[in-house]
Amino acid sequence: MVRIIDVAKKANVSTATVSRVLSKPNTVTEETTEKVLQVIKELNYQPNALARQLRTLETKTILVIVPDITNPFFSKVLRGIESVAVINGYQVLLGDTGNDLERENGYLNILLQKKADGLVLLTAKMKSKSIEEMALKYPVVLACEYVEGSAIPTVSINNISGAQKATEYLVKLGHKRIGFISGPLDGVIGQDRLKGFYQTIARYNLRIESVLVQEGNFSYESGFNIMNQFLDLNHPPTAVFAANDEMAFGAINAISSKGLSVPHDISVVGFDDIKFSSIFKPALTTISQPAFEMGTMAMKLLIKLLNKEEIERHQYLMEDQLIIRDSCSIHIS
Amino acid sequence: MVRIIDVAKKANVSTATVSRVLSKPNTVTEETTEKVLQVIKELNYQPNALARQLRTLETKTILVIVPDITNPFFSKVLRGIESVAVINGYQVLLGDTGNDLERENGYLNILLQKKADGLVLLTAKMKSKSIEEMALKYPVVLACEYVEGSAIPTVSINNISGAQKATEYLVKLGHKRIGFISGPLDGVIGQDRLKGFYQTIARYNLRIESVLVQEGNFSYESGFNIMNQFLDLNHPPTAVFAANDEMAFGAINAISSKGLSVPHDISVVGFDDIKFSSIFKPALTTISQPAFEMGTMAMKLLIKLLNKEEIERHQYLMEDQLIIRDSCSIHIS
DNA sequence: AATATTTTTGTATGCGATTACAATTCTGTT
DNA sequence: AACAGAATTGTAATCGCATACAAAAATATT
Repeated sequence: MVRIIDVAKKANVSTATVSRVLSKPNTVTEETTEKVLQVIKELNYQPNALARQLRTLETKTILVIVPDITNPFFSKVLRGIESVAVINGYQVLLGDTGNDLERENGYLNILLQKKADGLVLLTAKMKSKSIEEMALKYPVVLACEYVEGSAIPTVSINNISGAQKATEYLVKLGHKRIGFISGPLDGVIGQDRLKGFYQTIARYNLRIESVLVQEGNFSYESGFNIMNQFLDLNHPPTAVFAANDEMAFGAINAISSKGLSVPHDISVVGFDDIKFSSIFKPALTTISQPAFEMGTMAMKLLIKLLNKEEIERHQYLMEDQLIIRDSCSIHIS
Repeated sequence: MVRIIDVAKKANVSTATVSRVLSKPNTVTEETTEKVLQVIKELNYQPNALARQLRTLETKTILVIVPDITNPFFSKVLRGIESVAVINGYQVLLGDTGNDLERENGYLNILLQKKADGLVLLTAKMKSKSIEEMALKYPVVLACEYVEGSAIPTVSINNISGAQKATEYLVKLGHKRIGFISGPLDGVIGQDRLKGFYQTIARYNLRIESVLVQEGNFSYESGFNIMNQFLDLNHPPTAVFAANDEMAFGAINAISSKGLSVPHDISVVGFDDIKFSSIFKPALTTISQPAFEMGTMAMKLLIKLLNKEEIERHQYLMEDQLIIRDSCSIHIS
């Protein structure tokens, strides 16, 4: 391994000047700069990042904790994060928790051990207290999820109003019996989308029986199964709002496997607008989240935090949008 | 920050002992071990990974270079990698190249700078010479892609025989005019699948006009567009083999947007068997790759390499499988 | 030409851990 | 009780770089 001292010797300068050539070039004469660069090239010198990190106490890497990298929504957010990370010279360490709380906590050690300078959390299953603690010591930003009452910088959409939009759309199409397939209710996202649904139902003075609101887990299968339960009811819903797209696909396939058609017999709307939503037949009407932009925004915030810059607001709400496609139709009672 | 010397002082031992309690517990008396652990707990001591890494010259992190994390196939492979990485105490640094050669090369610096101990490459766009060079200096394993004539450990499927299987299936269904939507032909995967297609065509003495073989880029859009070209032909194909599932979706949607039906009018088969293939309507007949297992296998190999264990074979071929679903039907000429 | 000032370079320390090697304590044997 | 050998602990060097401070060289000022 070639070290800085090897370069220094061969170039007949001190290690300090070599170091300066690399990090503060304008403090060294052009002449010596050239000489040093020449030697660096000859010896194929690569500074050892570990040594630098130990000295400077920064790693130029950030940790991203994701619930499931396989989920297209999260992978898109991650891509957004990564894209601005590299531009700013940061690398991303990936922590996929598989929705497992323990692994989520385990990854926090990476920060404590100084292997990363900051953290982007795409999930927040862990105790809000321990998140707050981390945020006190290290730059942390939340994306997608948020922590109730916390001052940690957060970028997300307003899931409540998003769900309202979707529900309202169904109501205005004339639907009165609307089923809701929720996400896991131990997370704020699942809770908020449910909240938005209920609020809209209340606002239009509809009454929804409790059997029409069921908790899924954001998987295709849970959407499929819950929709089958709905279909077995004496009075199945005429429309269904699924709290994410994958469950919506499950619902639609459940409906068509019973010989019914979407949107003719039953309308379905999803949430997220993953790429497959426009590919699926019928193309899915859904609430679109700017996943990539949420990632870039989150990373930009984190960089400000890392640079000890001031952050103006704490909550960054991104724009969501109802994307009307082919999975809903008017209901005439 | 609490350092090892802080706990050493408070526990009235030397830093060496503290270090030993942490890494070689059986060389320290139970008594002092307890005392030290007690202090560690009290002070909430976390060893600084950077310092350790500098000393031991290993980082316990590996780099994974992916062409596109957003692609469900790759994200599943990545998940496989990560799952065995964490079990073995490794963390994964993510390099998403966005199919960009430069970024791919850029990520290699991470290894040279000693920020990672090894590398898993899910893409191999870069010059095979520079890959070989890396593999000489560091543990490297290739997954999915491979480098012609290289001795670098590789896990993949046999893309040629996979493509043969798919093509043969169509031939046996009676199809004689089969279109092929290839992947990018600057990569071995694209080339091999094309090869498998041609070989099968030759074996069954079919003649395929060159217009029926078009190069796509693995995206939905390219599948859609190429299929539209096929449909504009005087004699469109009666079956189409797309070199991955996303292009197959594109092809199917192009077909149905012209009022034709899959599989009734035209049969389509894909490649990969991503999750949506079974959700899509019609459910896609495709070649299934064991993505997760390819990831775990690759990481297991890398760990052997990292431990300087001997690796028996260099090429690990995983089993692919034709999954027959609803997108193909018999053709009677 | 002598001095003050600025620019450039060098010396030497420390970042926080691991680990040879040395020193000490403990154990068992006679 | 004296000693050898094993088990335990301590001392201090080291990993490769950055940087505070000191020294030297170059430039400006009188």
